[in-house]
Amino acid sequence: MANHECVQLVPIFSELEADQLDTIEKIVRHHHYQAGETLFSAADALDQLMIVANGQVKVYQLAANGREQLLYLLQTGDIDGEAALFENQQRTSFAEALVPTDVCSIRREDFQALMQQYPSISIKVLNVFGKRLTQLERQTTSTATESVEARLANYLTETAAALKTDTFKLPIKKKDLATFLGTTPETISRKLTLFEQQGLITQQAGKVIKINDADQLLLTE
Amino acid sequence: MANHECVQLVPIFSELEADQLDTIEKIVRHHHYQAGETLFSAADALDQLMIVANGQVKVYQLAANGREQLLYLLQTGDIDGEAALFENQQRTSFAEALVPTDVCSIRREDFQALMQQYPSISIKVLNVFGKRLTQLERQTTSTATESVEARLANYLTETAAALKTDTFKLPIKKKDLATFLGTTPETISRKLTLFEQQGLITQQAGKVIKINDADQLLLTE
DNA sequence: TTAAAAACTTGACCGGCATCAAGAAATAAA
DNA sequence: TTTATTTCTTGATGCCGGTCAAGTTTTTAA
Repeated sequence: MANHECVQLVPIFSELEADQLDTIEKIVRHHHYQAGETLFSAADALDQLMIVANGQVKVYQLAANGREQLLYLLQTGDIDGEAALFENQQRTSFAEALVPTDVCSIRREDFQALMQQYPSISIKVLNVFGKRLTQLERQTTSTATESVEARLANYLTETAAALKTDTFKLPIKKKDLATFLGTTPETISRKLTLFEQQGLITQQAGKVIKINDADQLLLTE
Repeated sequence: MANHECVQLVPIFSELEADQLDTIEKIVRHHHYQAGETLFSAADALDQLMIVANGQVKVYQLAANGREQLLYLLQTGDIDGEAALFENQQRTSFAEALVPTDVCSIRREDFQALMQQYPSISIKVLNVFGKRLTQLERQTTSTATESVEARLANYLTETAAALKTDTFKLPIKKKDLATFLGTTPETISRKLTLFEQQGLITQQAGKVIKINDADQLLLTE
């Protein structure tokens, strides 16, 4: 089955040899989730490293008032669960498959043994942490200091830049995008309409968006 | 000089022997900053691990619109700069001493050599990352989904809990606290007055606050 | 101790955006 | 396909909290 090769999808194992990857494959567990299914909840013990072998997973938190905050959108090859692997913590987030998803997991002790054996893994994990920290710092600053309009404009230009195209389909539904940007679906609709009226974007059928003027979009305050 | 012992203040070196600490001391550089002085700016190259030997440092970002976001308040023994030590990135944050501060720094290549030599350091750094990620995830969720009132109430109860006392002095000025909580000094003043009118806290001279009803405070929406 | 500067408080105003509601569109199921 | 369900859009309304301003208190400097 294809997802048995999930280990080689993951950048943190990229410097290992084929036979070493085989060793890891043997300690990996495979799971399949349907769209909408919960992978883990905030109360769960945190003793697994999770690898998305195929699919899409949203990781989110719930605030005290019950509102949802989308933190990460995991794609094939992304990992999660490392954050607190090194402390005796509980999870603080929820994870839910957005589409049918294959996941591999490695138990905490197995992963720690791997890090002992292959020091390059630690370095890679530190890289992942660093990137994620940098991203979260930006997100915090952005939600706390910029308008919804500016955050949405940023999201659109960044997504276009990442995909290297000016026409793309929004990868998630507006409700999820809203919780990611710290706003509501209604406001996203309104702002997209506004951008279109300003000629900055064009909305096409099926959540497809074409960016007409990325420079001007970025000037949104 | 006392700050020559900064290395032993730092948890990431806590499992090393005395003679190993001596080795590290030799590669460490010492700096002193006055209150208000800038330690580094966002444009600076990121090639130093920074250790606060004595004092207090605020780490913040500037949004596109010029507004400030306080990310971390570093105390004696805290480190910073590791986030992107493992990628060839530039800094994205600014750091400024809030009081007269002694800082030790270790160059990137020296630190990486240390991690090679003493694997326990990598594990410790992973710990620091994990804690910081968890904290930032909470901060993002909080600023994006909860009211200013709730965020301030949380901050007060958490600070009290951390200091294990119900009467404490706000460690930073309101302007900085405002950028930390994603609000303004005026709103903080108003909300503190509100809490006092509700009997939840008592404000005393010199930014000293006494928490009268932490349970009720946490119920603030 | 006194003077100057910085930080804080309170008031008035108002705009951005959340909320509620109802209809339209798109997606999924039958 | 047709139907049912979910998602999206648009309008009306209200409030949280930001901004500007002026006075007060605290802190710093002389």
